[in-house]
Amino acid sequence: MAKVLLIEDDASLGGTLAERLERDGLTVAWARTLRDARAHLEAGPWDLAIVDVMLPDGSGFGLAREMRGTSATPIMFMTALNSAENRLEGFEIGAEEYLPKPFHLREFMLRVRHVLGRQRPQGAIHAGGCEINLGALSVDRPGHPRVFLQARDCQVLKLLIDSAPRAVPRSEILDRVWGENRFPTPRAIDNAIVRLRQALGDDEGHVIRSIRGIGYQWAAEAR
Amino acid sequence: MAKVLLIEDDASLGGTLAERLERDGLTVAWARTLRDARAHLEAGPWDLAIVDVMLPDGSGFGLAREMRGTSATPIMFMTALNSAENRLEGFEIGAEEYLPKPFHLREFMLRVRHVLGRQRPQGAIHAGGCEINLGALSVDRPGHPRVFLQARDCQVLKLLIDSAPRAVPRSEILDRVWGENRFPTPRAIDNAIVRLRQALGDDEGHVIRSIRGIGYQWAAEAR
DNA sequence: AACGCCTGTGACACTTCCGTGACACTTCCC
DNA sequence: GGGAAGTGTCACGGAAGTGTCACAGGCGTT
Repeated sequence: MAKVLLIEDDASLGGTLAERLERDGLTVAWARTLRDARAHLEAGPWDLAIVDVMLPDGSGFGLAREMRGTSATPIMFMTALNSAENRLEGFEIGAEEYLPKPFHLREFMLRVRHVLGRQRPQGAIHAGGCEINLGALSVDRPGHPRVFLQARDCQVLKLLIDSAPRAVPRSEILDRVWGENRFPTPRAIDNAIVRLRQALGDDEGHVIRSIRGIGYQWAAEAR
Repeated sequence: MAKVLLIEDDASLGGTLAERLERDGLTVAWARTLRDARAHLEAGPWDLAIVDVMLPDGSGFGLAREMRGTSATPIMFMTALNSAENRLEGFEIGAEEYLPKPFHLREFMLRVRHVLGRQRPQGAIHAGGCEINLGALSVDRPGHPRVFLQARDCQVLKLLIDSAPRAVPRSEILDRVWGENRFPTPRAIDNAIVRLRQALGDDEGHVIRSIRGIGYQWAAEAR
């Protein structure tokens, strides 16, 4: 049973959407303000956050940025702001979907289903004796205390896992995690990899494989 | 690498997009009409079709409906038609993405990679009892442990496979793998071939055939 | 204002690739 | 059959790419 957090200030629209989601068997919480939303986010892991961008006490974009620091919950924006710039901003933050208002209820549900449907089996990824929980940014390993990943590192990890078994070039990692207008040192990537390997207990590069001259590869399943 | 079919009648936009896609290492075919697109669709399997909706000889929606009958290729629409009704129609047909014009190139690429990234089966090549995965730079052979190719060798292999059944002259290999401004010893190529043959278990040069005085040829399918 | 945490930088050690050169071998042509 | 040109094979070593660490800047929090 998937859990959805709906963040929408308009009473009429919010009610309609919540009802429709529930009718499809989803568990829905409905927040009307950023404040409210933050409280819900603290409370539990969510399978999807549906975020209206213009809220009475601030912007949904800001909220989404905060979320990216603490979890990998998929985000779907829903807004009347539909310029190329607005959309790009949304996707840069890491949104899964960007739904322009107005929309038909049917399109709404299709997209929700779409996001939920392509999620990896919520729960955890198992690799080399680790249990990785991307939603909570945590890694559990028998005999070790729980480790929390950092936001940036987690984005790298997610990219590698999503791309597996393909090797991901360093340039693509830079582009997709850092953005194309930033030019950090090559060490920035290495550092993220080091931290990930530490967290995963991957001393020998068997889980995250280095490919000299190319980039990195998620190689856990191959073992 | 992934194969993308771009269907767009505008010469300027189409050129820009095709170029950008290729820069990311994708194989691109560009069709300007429905007619043209159908021909390409018949020709081969595609990992993604990017479809402009308004084309000189008809609607992209119609084409997409035809495609849905015959293949599961993901479709991404790209159009100035951005009403709720239009979008709904697009998703009802089964589109993966619906990108409104105008858009930023960066948004375009983010969405393309989004779709490609979540596709599981990366086509592997089977040759002489081997399974070659160019994306993962790996070769599997029954009865043997998995072998990993090196970056440069893999480029050579890719070139040979892409060019098959044509024989590729040594000079062309040099140009396209090493670059025009580098002049390594002829041995550099031989070495790459040796390593490849070892990886493929091709002791007798039946998979990668030497053509004296010319170059090399991917001859696996001919067997 | 001081503190803490995340994240990128720079320096350095280290590993690995892969190009070189020497030599044996094959193929082609006279 | 003999020579020459082209190719197969191998060990070696320079250099490019990567691992690792300490530290500093930035940002939000206390």
